[in-house]
Amino acid sequence: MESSPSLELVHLLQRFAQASDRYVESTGTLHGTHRTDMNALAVILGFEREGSAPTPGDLSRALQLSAPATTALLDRLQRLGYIQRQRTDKDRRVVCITLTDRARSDGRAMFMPLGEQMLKLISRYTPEQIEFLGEFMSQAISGVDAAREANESQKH
Amino acid sequence: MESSPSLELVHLLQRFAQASDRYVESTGTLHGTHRTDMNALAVILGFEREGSAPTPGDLSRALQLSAPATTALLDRLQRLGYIQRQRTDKDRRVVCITLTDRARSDGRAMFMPLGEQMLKLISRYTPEQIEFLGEFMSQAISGVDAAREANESQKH
DNA sequence: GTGATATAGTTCGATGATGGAACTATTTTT
DNA sequence: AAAAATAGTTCCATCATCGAACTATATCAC
Repeated sequence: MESSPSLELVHLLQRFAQASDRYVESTGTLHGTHRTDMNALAVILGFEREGSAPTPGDLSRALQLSAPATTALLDRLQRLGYIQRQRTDKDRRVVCITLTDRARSDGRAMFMPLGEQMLKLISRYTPEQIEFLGEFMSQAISGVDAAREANESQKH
Repeated sequence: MESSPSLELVHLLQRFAQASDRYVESTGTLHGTHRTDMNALAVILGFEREGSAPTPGDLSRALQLSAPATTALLDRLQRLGYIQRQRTDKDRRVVCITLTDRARSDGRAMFMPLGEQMLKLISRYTPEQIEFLGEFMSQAISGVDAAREANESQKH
């Protein structure tokens, strides 16, 4: 049962995802927020970074949650004072989700240690290497999503 | 609000973890098994790859689950015909978890499309590059776990 | 060695995150 | 103008999860 370097890399990617799950689960417990709520914060922060605000539908897709579960999630986040919901004028069915300052600072506190650690690791690499790693991760993300979508469309 | 290549890489790593979560969630739904059960299968397969069999305690740590949740998880997997539990002779408090053939084939079916996709991506790289990427991912895993442990020990 | 303490796993009961079905309100299509 | 599609919510039932308490085994202290 020998393992090629390629297969080893596949397993390392999987182990990285598992370790990330552990981080979220553990940090969520320490902060008294649930896994899903933490992931939601991360996703909304990601949208903000791109300069946009997600809708419940965006969140539903990003977290693979049903519509009712997403509503419940947003209710929780709202009760925590983490988000505001705003009907859009363009299409009055749609709701836009924006973070409060408190959500940003709490979210930062949750993910900061992880980010710091990753930056520390990355700082040991050259700009060219960082560029290379970014290219790879970017394609890995596309690959994971492609594999999922292939599964989903196959089983109709 | 410009973003350095280093910070971008951090975000790509995070997005990779999120995409992996989506894959597990989606594939789990298609196969009628829950997220946690899928992750548990992946972890047990990982232990098998290393030539060992995990205990409930190992699983509990790997999945960040409480002891009762782990027992419930193992009950589910056993009811599905996916695992066997065996008390060890060395220490009779400990239980060893082994997969059935069915679990291996079902687990393979669940993760195969993802693995294939990743292998396809990796095949475009040279052995030296693959080695380099493996090094990086390995350290990233350590970094994530270190960040988590730092959080955990800080909040005692 | 024997009693005290720690460790591995389980059972029990309660909480709450989640999904399916049905609903409202808007927009788009025909 | 009617029909169909889309976005989000409410209601209800299920079940994964945790804390507390328990059993059994192993280790530690003296």
